[in-house]
Amino acid sequence: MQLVREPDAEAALAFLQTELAGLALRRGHLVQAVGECEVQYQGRARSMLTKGERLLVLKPDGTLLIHTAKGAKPVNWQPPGASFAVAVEAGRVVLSSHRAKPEEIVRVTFHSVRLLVAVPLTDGADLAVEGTEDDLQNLLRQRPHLVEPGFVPSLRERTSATGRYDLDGHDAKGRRLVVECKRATAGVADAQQLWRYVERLRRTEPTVRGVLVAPRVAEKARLLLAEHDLGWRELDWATALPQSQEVRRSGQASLGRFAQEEPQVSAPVLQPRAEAAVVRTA
Amino acid sequence: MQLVREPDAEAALAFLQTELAGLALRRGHLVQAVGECEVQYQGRARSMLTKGERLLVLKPDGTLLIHTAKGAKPVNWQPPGASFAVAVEAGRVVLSSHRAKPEEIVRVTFHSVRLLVAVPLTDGADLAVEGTEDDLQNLLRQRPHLVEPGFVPSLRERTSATGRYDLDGHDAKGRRLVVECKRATAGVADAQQLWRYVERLRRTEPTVRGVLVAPRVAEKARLLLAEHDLGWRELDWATALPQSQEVRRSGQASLGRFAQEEPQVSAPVLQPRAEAAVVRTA
DNA sequence: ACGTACATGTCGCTG
DNA sequence: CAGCGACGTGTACGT
Repeated sequence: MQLVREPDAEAALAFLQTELAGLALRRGHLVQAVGECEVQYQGRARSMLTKGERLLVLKPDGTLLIHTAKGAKPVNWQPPGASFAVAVEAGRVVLSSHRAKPEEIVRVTFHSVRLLVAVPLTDGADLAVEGTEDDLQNLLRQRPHLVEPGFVPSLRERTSATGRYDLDGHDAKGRRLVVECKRATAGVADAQQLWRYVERLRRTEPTVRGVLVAPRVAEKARLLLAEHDLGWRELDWATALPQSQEVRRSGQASLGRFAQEEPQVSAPVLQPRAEAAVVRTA
Repeated sequence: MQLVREPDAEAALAFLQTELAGLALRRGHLVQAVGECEVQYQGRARSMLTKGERLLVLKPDGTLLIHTAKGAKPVNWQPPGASFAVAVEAGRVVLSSHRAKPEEIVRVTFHSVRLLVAVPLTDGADLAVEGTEDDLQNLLRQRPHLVEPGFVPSLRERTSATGRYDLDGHDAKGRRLVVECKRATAGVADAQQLWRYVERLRRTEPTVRGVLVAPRVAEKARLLLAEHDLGWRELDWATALPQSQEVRRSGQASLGRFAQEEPQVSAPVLQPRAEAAVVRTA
């Protein structure tokens, strides 16, 4: 781990040159810089950020992040795959990041550097998120009655030539039934996505039905669905998440995936701290 | 600026407690921690990240970011507005972050801490991005022939009761013309967005036309547009960006906004560095 | 607070 | 490589 406080331009240049080279070669150091800087960006769009104190993060994969004191999104950034260059121009350290496709450049000019850090960052394991749309899909495959009584989902994969819908099958009367599901509140755009699929299918098979399944369906979305003779179903599946996880594993196993490779971790229920210990920010 | 290397659990606790309190009160310190940790998340979804070396960033506004060595997106995070709490449990420093709405908790358990940093971060200025969809809209307002010859945009604001479209007006033959524009390649969803607006309007005014304007329109999007009697126009407006900026300022001025408050900065053209100086990462 | 649309979205997958 | 869809999307804006 390397640490430099308040380096001058030359020292900062030397540090960054060394670290960026090492970053490219050994691939495993995360480099940070805190200091007063301007940022220019040009690529898919264009921006200019005037002087201010910010945090820069450089990752071994070429990611560049520039964070201010506010917000989850970096004020400027470069996605993975970019290359770095560092130089001193007119007495100031300039770090530039270049991405080839699409052609994008981020240029950071430091007026002063407060801190430079380089630490090896070993990545633990991949993150498995539970509660995705995929989980909802598998839940509905296992418990089709949650869509509607008598629904029988087809076994074939969701991948289809034309459009691919989340789930399809047949209802109690043998009519084709297409299901679109959303992990959160469904809006107009989601309703229209279902409409698009169904509309196409109805040309050759006019009796095709469509149902939108989500924890909540917005009013406008309902209107659109009603207008086009589509249905919806509000399903609070969050309560069934632990069960859905069971479903997910067995569901994936039945799809021929490697269930034994699934990390069998399950996050315990988290509770907010007692008031006394909490530090409020907002 | 505060720096602590390799603190034990007690020292880390003391540091974080002090800094988080200061963070809440004075609002201006960015706190970082690098170390081996596990992360649990529960809220809109749920996840569990096993032990590994990561970078944590805490912002004065309650933002929490947890970054691994790869990718632009944090592996776990908390958006602005969350509150923090720190404690030692079973000899390990535990940092938890709580968000009220939606109810979300991130819990970070440190097995070891390599580095703690706290720096004041003064935010410079807001970022103005050039090349947004808004810029394209204003360009088209100024040069309506880019949509099609004879197009006369209406003056009224884009805000409409039912759906709000980017631009509307009348064509050379006096027919209502609705324009949807996209800053980048337009896909099926974008075509469908236009369709949604036009379809509603056509109920009362069957002659309404619709045009999708974008630098590129995907093949499937074109098909959908054609099927519903909608048009499209591919327009490489990136080349006209500097002009569009002129347009933007005057356009906004004419809309009654405060043009003098617009930062008149304009990003110079950036060029990639010479090969020799570049450090490749990919 | 909720819904809607944009984003330098990012990311993963499929053709 | 392009397109398409999901995301714990985040973020701003309008109702």
